[in-house]
Amino acid sequence: MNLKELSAILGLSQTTVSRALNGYPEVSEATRKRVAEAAERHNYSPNTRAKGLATGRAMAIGHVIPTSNRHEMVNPVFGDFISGAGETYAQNGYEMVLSLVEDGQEERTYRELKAKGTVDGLIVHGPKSSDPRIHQLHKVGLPFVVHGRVSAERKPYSWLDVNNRSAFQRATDLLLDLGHRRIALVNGLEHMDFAARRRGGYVDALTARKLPADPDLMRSGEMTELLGFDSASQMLASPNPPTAFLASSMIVAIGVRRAIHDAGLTMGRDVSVITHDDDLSYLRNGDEVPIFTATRSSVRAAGRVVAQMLLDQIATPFETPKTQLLEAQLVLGQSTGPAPTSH
Amino acid sequence: MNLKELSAILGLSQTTVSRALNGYPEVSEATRKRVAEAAERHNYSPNTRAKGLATGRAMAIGHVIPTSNRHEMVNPVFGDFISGAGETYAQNGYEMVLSLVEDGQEERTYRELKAKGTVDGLIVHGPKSSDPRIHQLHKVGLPFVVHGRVSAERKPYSWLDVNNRSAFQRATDLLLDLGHRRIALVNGLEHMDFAARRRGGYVDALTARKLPADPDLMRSGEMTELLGFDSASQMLASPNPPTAFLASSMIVAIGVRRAIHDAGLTMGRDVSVITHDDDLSYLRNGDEVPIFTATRSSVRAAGRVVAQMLLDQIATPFETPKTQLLEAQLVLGQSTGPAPTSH
DNA sequence: GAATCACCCCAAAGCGCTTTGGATGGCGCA
DNA sequence: TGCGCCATCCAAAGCGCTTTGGGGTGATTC
Repeated sequence: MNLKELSAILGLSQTTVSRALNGYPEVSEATRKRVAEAAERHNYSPNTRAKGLATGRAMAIGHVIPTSNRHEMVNPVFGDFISGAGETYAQNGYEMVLSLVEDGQEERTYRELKAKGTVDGLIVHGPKSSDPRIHQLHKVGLPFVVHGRVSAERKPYSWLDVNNRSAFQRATDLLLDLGHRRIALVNGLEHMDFAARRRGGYVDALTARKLPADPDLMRSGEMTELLGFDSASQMLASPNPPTAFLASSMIVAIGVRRAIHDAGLTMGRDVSVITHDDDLSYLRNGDEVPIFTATRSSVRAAGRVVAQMLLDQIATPFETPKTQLLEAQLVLGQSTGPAPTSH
Repeated sequence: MNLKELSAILGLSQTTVSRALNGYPEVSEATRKRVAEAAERHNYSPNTRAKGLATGRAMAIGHVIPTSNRHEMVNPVFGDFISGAGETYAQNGYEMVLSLVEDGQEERTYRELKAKGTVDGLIVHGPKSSDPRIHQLHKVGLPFVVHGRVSAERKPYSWLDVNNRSAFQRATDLLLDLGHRRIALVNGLEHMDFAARRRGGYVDALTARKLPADPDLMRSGEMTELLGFDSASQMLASPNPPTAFLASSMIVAIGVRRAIHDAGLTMGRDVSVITHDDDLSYLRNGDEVPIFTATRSSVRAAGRVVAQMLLDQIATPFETPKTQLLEAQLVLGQSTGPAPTSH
């Protein structure tokens, strides 16, 4: 069923039918209703491509996901993020298109997405502290919003980020308040902007109390269970082991917990753990009382908001870029306690 | 830059340029090369919508993800699956479009995707034992491939599935061979086809040895860490606790492990655990030696193959549906050992 | 009774591409 | 010389929609 057929059935012109369906005022309420009903009955939906061609809008948003030949990406957070974003898109009649792109090929992809008119804008995932993509997108001229930030970027751009620095600073402070002095950080890859900021918050908190940041207590890597396990195992086996860990994600924290158990220690009593918790739907941090004390910020909610920011930007193209900084909650769970008195 | 402009620059007709770029034989190699170079230089890419309009093909595949208002879905497996599928799409010049749809609204979505011409086909995720979607898609007339199977479906359709029954049967057999007699199953929601099949394999293995399937040793629910933890905690606290667990996913197994530790027991010695392992990129089951003994099957690889099956089906529409059953590997890890002799 | 005005509606152009159905010219061959 | 035949290219139609630039009709105003 297409417009031509539908208008033939109704005995109206294509113009009128189109206007009726798109809510233009030049058509009487009576006919509008008649048209709407007929459309429903014959379940007519306007062809997206034809509509797009005519209007110049794709009604689609791109998510370009870099995939190193290493398996890193499509990280666990991604599912929840797009699920949040997807809600927003659905409400606004947008489609979501995903492109997996080999590392370094982003610019070419942006250019093509623009030239082919596949999307009206896109979301930038996983920004690094210094990230060429911002510049590339400005050059190509596609609207975009970054989930996260790029510290090194000077020009204004739209972003939404969690206040990672403050979150990790507060978490570190809590551990310090509990009497811990040897606090380890198991961080994500530190060329990632969020990881660099977290480290910043951690170091700041230590420095504020005139404590040195011991390199032996800092690890960073891809945020896997094994990273948590290996890092914590090694540190716990060292002559001067930490009494507390900061973990960069639930999965890492789970690895840390395993290491603690394997070392014959008890989490929350012998060793404290605080993790960042993205509030993933399939990896809840306990029920009422959290398992892990955590800096919590829902990545799904972030997805919803980032998507809305982008749609707004597309609707009003010449506004100055908007930014939004979310504070993480520091929620107390069962994984933290006072530093054990030395034995 | 569009076709018209490009052909004007080249002093050729749009026809010729189009043909040159699409590899038609009616154009000399010399001009083809000249055209290709000009296209590259002015980085011209044909507008997808216009091309789609003209050819009737969307060059896009849909992934329709049901989202209950409960937060279940966008399960952890999804990221890896689409990352696999995305590889295949990219290689073949297809886009991937995601639609989040409220439970029960699928048929309407299918109809719209078809009418709007958004996609050329789609992947069905998370099939239930009896699932109306197969019928709906047949009715709507969109090519599709199911990741999983629908036991109740009589008509032929394309699918790719892991042999869940055999996998869980073999896993149960292994535990039985190790002397375990009280074996628990922490399963996914059993209206899901894969979960029903796994239960089938588990029960079969017990029955084959004339052992009863004790309802007290079977749980099912959304596959979270908490499900594993709660189920295992309760069972371990019972007067006649299990000595082994089958878990439906790594995340569940991690919860089981936590319960075992909390009960003061040691996994692999006091209590054995076998889990299904989807080989997720961010949740590796150990390095060389797996942490958990597992039935392993890469969901990313599945994504690649499912996508290819769909593209093939779109290319040759009137073939009979193809199906593919993958056997999971049973890999030995550190979480299984002989049943403890009763004390 | 003519002029004016809403109100509804329409024909046709145009979005950027593919594809049909020729045109054109050069070459070999009898 | 004249014919047929490739090889190469082109003009124009058409994909399904929106939107511009008009009408026509009946009611209202003077």
